Amino acid sequence: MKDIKARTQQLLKEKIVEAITKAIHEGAIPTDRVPDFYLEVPQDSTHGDFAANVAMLMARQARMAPRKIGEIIAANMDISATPVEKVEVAGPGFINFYLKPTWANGVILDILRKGRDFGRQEFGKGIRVQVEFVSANPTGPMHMGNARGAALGDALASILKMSGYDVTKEFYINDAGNQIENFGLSLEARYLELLGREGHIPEGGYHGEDIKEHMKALIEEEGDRFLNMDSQSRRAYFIKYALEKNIQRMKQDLANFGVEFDVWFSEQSLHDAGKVTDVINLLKQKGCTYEKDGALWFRASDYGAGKDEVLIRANGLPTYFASDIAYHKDKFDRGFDRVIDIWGADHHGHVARVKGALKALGYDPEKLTVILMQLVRLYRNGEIARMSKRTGRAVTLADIVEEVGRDAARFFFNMRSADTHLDFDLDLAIKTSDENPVYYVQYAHARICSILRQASEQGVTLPDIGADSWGSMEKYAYMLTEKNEIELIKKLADFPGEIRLSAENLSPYRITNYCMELASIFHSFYNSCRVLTEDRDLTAARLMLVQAVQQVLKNAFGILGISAPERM
RNA sequence: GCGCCUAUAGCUCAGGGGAUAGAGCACCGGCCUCCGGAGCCGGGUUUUGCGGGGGUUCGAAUCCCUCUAGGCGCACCA
Repeated sequence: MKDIKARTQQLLKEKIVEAITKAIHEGAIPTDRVPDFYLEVPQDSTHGDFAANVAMLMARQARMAPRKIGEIIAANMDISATPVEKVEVAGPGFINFYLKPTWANGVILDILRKGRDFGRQEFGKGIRVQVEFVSANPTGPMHMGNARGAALGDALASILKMSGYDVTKEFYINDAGNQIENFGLSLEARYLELLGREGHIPEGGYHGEDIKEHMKALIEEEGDRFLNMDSQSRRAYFIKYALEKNIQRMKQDLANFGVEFDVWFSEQSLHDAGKVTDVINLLKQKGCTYEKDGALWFRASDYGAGKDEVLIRANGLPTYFASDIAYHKDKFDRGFDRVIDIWGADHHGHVARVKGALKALGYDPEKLTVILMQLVRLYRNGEIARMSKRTGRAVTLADIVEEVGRDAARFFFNMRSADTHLDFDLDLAIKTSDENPVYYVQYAHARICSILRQASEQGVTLPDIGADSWGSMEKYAYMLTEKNEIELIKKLADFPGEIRLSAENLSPYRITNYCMELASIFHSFYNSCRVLTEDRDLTAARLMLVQAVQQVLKNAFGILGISAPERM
């Protein structure tokens, strides 16, 4: 069932269409069709609860002044079975609807009844979506970009789940290719050095301490037995050893960040199953490859990309691009109706060619959406910070969780749209004051918990919200008529719509903003309306309201992956 | 040179073709004998705060073209 706001909107739209149809039939408006129009909440509340732009859209075809059309529509409207109190035509021709102030109050009961399911949508039902994110290089720790991706991807997946989609969260492990070769060579070099031999880290290799630590641990466990082994075999062993630990570590760091994946998908497994070779052969068969300079190329420029791309290098090894085609083909072969990838903006050049390859293979590239995230800049003491306070190395995902905490990190990463650079103020994130938005929203929740504790201590009992007592419950909801109460209730009624918009636009930051707005309205309400009063019925009504606020905050926090503290 | 992203208040950013373009922070001034002051209320902060210029539209911060500025790409790396 739709939520109160969407139901009301739909009802009013139907009434408008009825009115227009009637007017056309009577010859009052010289046109023959009703255009697509919207019915929205105006920015300025003095313009009513909903406004329709239909009269302006009809003006041209009907050769009539929009205001006049609006008047005719308004006059023909049957509002008897609606919560409409007053209809006005204003401005350039908007039809403004003023509803009974308590029109949305029923939402309180709706929230209390649905609980954690309030906000859930049906429109994604039966659609399988894969969200692939983080997919960090397993050769080292996860960086800031991975952290943003983790927060964004996880919240997005939650939003899509709330919207009814069947969602799978996937992490693609780049455990094949050149960087793994370099990883192995770097490990080998450190191993040799640690045992007093000469080691040499190749160009493009890994110089980090973690490489050394892996080999130290290995030497402790297995000693120098690899010194006599041939280089290729021992490197294969080192790679397997260190990758396993790195992946385990990533899982742990992500778990500490509150992010769990359904599938960890290995790039190497595609090679092992022959899927990379298969997809290359398929492209060959379709005639969209050619050989040049000893390499095999894909005619990406025929499929919308800027230039052609190499599939197999002159040394006979497939490129990352080739395995990525196989990977994306595999995603669709697994039956996903829609695939969403979250990549760093520095990979944007890759988008057109992967889509081009999918097109060449006969898949619909529109089913793949790539969200490109812009860079994260960390600030500490008002200056750009590159290094971790603790380690002195580049700030990792684990560092940020340690420094500012999971809640602040996840909230901050989801405060901005993906396509804007994100400035992350480390000082602000740990401030326990009103400047810090994450404390502000969590405080609203804690404050409600405190009220509810007080109520319980005072022995105030709430009416039973059981379904059978529905009729008697309603009176409480409609007792709330103060300005702050009405505003708060309307905000609660917005929540399902916010979920829908966030899903449609793939924009978790909307939920973050919603939290701040809801918290703000709640704090205002708190300061102007006492919840626990001598009036038993009013107390009950307000207790239900704050419980509803608590529930919606909880649901929103759940999406963002932040905790809902009962005390702070 | 080509491609992607960005340009809105002092700062960081919202804004689904609509009415007088908003929020947070900063700054200034107020508010607890009362459910948590980690809160609330008020003030836009010297004429028009949507980078400049064209265009489409009844209507443009929003769509199109173009210019400028910044970020990021343009490997037989991933």
